[in-house]
Amino acid sequence: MEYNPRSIEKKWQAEWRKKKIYKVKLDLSKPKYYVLDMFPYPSGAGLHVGHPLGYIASDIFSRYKRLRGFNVLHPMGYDSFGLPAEQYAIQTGVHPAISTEQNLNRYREQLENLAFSFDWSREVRTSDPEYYKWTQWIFMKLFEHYYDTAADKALPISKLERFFSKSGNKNVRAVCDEDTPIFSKNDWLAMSEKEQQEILLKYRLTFPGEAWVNWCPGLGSVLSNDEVKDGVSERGGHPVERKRMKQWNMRILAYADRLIAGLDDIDWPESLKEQQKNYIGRSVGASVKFAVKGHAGTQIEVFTTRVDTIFGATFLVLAPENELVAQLTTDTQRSEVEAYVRWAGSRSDVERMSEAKKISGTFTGSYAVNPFNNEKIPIYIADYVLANYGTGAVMAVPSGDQRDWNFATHFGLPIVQILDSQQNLDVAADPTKGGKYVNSGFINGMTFEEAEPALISFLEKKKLGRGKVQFKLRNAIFSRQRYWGEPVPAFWKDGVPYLIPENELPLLLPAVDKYLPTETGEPPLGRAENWKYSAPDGQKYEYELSTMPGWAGSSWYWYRYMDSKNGAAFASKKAINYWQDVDLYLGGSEHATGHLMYSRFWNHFLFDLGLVPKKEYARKLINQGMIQGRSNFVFRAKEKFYEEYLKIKVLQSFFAEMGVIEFDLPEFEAAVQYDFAFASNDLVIEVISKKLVEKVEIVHRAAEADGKRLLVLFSENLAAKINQPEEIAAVIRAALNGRETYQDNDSPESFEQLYVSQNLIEKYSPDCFSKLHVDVNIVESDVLNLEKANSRPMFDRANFKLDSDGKFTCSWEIEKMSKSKFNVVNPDDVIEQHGVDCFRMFEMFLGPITDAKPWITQGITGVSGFLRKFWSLFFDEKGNFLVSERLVSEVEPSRDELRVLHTAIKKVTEDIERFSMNTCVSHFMIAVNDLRKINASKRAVLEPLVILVTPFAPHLAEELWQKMGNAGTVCDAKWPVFNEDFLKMDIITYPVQINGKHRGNIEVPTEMPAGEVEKLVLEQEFVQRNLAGAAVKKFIVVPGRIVNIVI
RNA sequence: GCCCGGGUGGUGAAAUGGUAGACACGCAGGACUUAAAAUCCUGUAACUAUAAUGGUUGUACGGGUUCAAGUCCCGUCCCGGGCACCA
Repeated sequence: MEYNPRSIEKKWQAEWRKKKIYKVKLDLSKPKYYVLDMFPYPSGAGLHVGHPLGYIASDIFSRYKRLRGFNVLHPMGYDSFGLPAEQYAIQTGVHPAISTEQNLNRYREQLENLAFSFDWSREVRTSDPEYYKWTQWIFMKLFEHYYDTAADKALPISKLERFFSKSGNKNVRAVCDEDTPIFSKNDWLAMSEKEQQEILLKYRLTFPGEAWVNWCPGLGSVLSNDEVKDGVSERGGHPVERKRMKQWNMRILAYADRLIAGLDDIDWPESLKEQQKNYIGRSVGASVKFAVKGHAGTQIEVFTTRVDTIFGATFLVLAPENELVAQLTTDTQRSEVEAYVRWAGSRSDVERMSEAKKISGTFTGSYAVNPFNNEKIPIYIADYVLANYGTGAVMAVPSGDQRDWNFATHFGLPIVQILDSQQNLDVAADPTKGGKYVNSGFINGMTFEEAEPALISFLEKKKLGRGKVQFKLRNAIFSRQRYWGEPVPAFWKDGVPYLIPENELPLLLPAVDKYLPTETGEPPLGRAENWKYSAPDGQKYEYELSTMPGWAGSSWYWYRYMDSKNGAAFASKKAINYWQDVDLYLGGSEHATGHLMYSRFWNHFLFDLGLVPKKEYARKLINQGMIQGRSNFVFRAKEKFYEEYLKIKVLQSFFAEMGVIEFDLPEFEAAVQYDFAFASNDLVIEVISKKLVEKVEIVHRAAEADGKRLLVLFSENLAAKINQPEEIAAVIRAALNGRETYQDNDSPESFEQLYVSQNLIEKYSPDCFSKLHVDVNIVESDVLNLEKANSRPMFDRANFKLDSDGKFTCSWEIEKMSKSKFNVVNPDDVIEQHGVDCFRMFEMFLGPITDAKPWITQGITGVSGFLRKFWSLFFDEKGNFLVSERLVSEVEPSRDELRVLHTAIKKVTEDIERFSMNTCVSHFMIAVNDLRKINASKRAVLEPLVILVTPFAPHLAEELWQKMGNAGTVCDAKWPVFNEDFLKMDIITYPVQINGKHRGNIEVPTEMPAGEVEKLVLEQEFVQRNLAGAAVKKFIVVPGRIVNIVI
C-alpha cells in the first residue's frame, strides 16, 4: 500500500475534531504541563512560513509531554486588537471587528491544517468583550493600588487614604511622583475631594499624568518606546516626535527592581535577560543639588554615578527642554538660548540620531555653585543632555566623561585633573577610578572606595543630596488615541478620573461613524453618541476617550486559557491553582522589551494581590529563530522601509517599469513583510553592512560580464534621507559626473544609499529612482581589490567564482535557483505536495529552532523519502500490511532490532528534552535506515517506534497505530521506556591513538579489563609499526571510549 | 562605542574534553527503464598515495592548558543581534 499523506491527513484531522481528542480537562490525577505559544496578531496576510516553526516545536513538545503522562495545556488564541484592522477600517469603513473576524478565520483554517494539538475550546481573543472585560478589570485593580516600598508589594489605595487621614504622608514609604508634596494629617483632612484625588493619583499604579511621549501625527496616537524604531513608527513608518501630553501611565518603575531580580528565577535566554536588564537600565549613584548664583531658592538637581568626580565638575548642563532654562537665562544670553531651544525642539529624533556626534549648546549666562568647594561654574544648555532621564541636568566632569570632555574642548571650558592616575587629559577623558584624588578638597589622597561614602554622607548631612538609584526605564504610557482597543473603564468628574463600578464591566466599545479623530482633535471614541457614564446621582460624566495600548490584552492572556469561559473571574482559583504557570513559552525575541516586560510586570502585580501563585509566569522561554527567504542573489526588503503601503505600490511600479519582475501586489507584500527573498533574471542584492560593499562590486562585475543589470538597495533609514525628487536627480547627476562612489569611512550615512549600475541609470530616468527616496550612486567596477575580496569568507559563501582570467562569474546554482520568479515558497504548496507530517518534520530538520534560517525547500525530499521508508517498513513488496497479530507479532525481535529501537528511544527522548528537534529527525532516519537493512517488521519494535514519531508526524503515526489494531488514539499511548541492556554490545571497537593521532581500531570483548586491552593493543601489527620501537611512556584506556598511547 | 550570541565540507548541519563532518541536500558514477521521472546501490573535507586498518593537513587566526581541544583559557579578526549622548 502506497503512502498517501494527504488522504490520511484529511481523514485523521476530521476524526480528531470529531472525537475532540485535544480537549483538555482539569485532571488532578495527572501532573500538569503548560506549553504556550505567543499568540499571533491575525493580520490580513495570513500565517507565514515563519510562524509554524515555533508552533511545530511547541506542538511536538506538547504531544511528547502528553505521551509521557502529563495533562498538557496547549492553547491558542489571537491578539486581535491592533492598528492594521483600524487602518483598514479608516480606509474602507468596515468595522474592525468584522475584518478581524475574517482574518481570524483564515488563521484558524491554516492552523488546523497543520495539525496542532491546540484545545480550540479555550481559544481567546483580546478584542472579545468577555475577554477585555478582564483586561479592564485588571486596569481597575491597578488604579486601586499603590506600591508600598516597606511591604515591597502593591497594597490597596484605601490603606493609603487611612494612613493619610491618620498621619499625613511624611512617613509613608510608597512609590509616588517626584513632585508629590509633603502634607500632614490636617492638611489632608482640609483638602477638597478633588485635591485628595489628585494626591492619590500620584500614588496609583495607573494614573493620568503629563509625560514626554512619542507622538505620531501620522497615526494620530502616542506610541511606546518599543513601537518606535529609528524615529519612525514601527507600523507604518510615520515620523514620531516628542511631545508633552496628558496620558494614562503604568507605574512599571515601581517594579523595576523586582523585574531585574525575577530574571534570576527563570530559564530564559541570556541575551533576552540581558536586553531586559539593559532596558530597565538600573544605575546607582547620587543626586546632588547645586545652588544658583543670584537665584536664591533655586536649585539644580543632578544625578551622577560618579559623585567622586564632583571636584572636577567645571560646568553644569541642562537639557534644552529643562523647565529652569527660561528662569536661568540672562538677558544678554536670551536671544541665543531661545534660538537654541527652538532649534533643538524642531529637530526630529532621526536628525538627532544621525547627528549625534555633533557638539552643540549654548551658555545661559548663569552660574551654579559647587557645594563642595563653593566654586562658581557656568550653566550651559545642550541637547546631549536628555530631558527625560534623571533630572534633565548633569554636572559636567570633562576629565572623567568623554561627552563632557568633548563639550569642554569645543567651548574652551576648563578640564581639571582629579585623580593622580588620570592620563592624557589633553587627548581624551579618563573614566577609570584608580589612584588617589587630587584637586579634590577633603577627599584628596583618598581612593574611590573611601571617597564615595564620605561625599554622600556629607551631602546627606547638608541636605544637598543623597544616594540614589536611577533607571532608564520610564513609566509605560498606557493610552492610545485610537478606536480599536480596550476602552478605559473610567470617567471624568471635576477634572479627576474615577472608575466605573465593577459590575458594569465590560465597558463595551461604542459604535462610531468614522474611525478618525473628531474635528476638535479628540480620539475616535469622542464620536460615539451619548457615550457618557450615568452615575447613580443622575449625573452624566464623560468617559475616558483613549483606549488601551496593544500590549494590554497580551499582558495576562495565559491565565484566561486556564478557564476561558469564566464569567465570574479572569480564571477560577481552582484552575489557576492547578495550572499555576507556563512551563514552556515559545515566541520571537522581538518581544523582549515589549510584551515580555509588560506581562511580567502585570504578573508581579497580580501576584501581590494574591490572585496568582507565581511571581514569574513563564519558567522557560525559547525564542524560535525567524525563517527567512534566501537566494544567492536576493532582494531582501527590510520591513522598516517597505512596510508602508504606498511605498510598496511605488516599488511595484518601479519594478514593473524596469521589467525586473512581474508580480502581483499581495504576493509582493507578503514577501516584503516577512523578509522573503526573491530573485530574478536580473541581479538584485541587498547591502546590509559595510563589509558587503565589496561584495556588491564583485556582483556588479559579474553582472556586467553576463550582460545583466544590477540593482542594489540599501534599506536603512532610507525614507528620511532625501525627499525631493530634484535633490535625488542632482545626486544622480553628480554621480554620473564621476563623483566618488562611496566612502569607506565611519559615517553610517554612506551605507544608506542605492547603488545602481551605469547602464541602469542610462536606461531609466532619474525620476524613476526618486520615487524611492534614496541616495543613488553609481558603482565603479575598478575600485575593487579582487584578491582581497576573494579571500573573504563571506565571498565564498556567496558562491561567486573567480575565473582563471580574473573575471568574476556567478556560480551555476544561483542561476538555477533564479528560475522561479520568487524564492518565496508557499507552505501550502509544500503541504499539498508532501503532506503536513513532512512539512512539520522538514521545518524541524532545517536546523536548531533558535537559529534564524533561510527557507529553502531543496532538502525536503530527504524528509519525504524518510516518511515513505518509515511507512514501507510496515508493508511487504505486494503492499500487504506486515505487522498484524496473525503475521509476525509473536516473533521475538532480534538483539539488533532491539538495539536500533532503544538507541532511537534514548536519542529522541534526550533530544526532545533539550529541544534539539533537528537531531531527533536524524535519529529517526538512522533508525529506519538500520531497520530496513535488517528487514525488521516485528510489532515489538515497530509499535514503540510509531509512538516515538507521533509528536512529529501525528497523522502517519495514527494511521499505522490503527492499522496495527490498536484501539484509541496514538496521542494517548505510553511513551516507550528506554532499556540500557539492549544497547550493550559483546564486542566493542576501540579507536587506538598514538600521541593523540588516530592510528587504527581494535575490537575487544566489552568486558575485557584495561590491563588485557593494553596487552592486546600492543600486540597489534599496526601499533607496533607506528611505535617503531619507541618506549611507551603512558597507556590510557578510557573504558568504552578510546585508547591512547603516549610515547 | 557598550552588551550578548556566533564562525565546522559545495549547502543545511552533527559532535557529555575522547575516531571532526552523524543525518540530509547537492554532486558524480552505477542498476532498473525504449526514455524520463521515481526508486535502489556506491562514492563524496582537502591534498597525497594507492599494496594497505596508508600518509599529511584540517573546525576564522595566533598562542596556552591537557595523554587528548571544534569543545576549556588568553589575545586578534570577522559575522549576526540588541542598546546607543542613560551622566
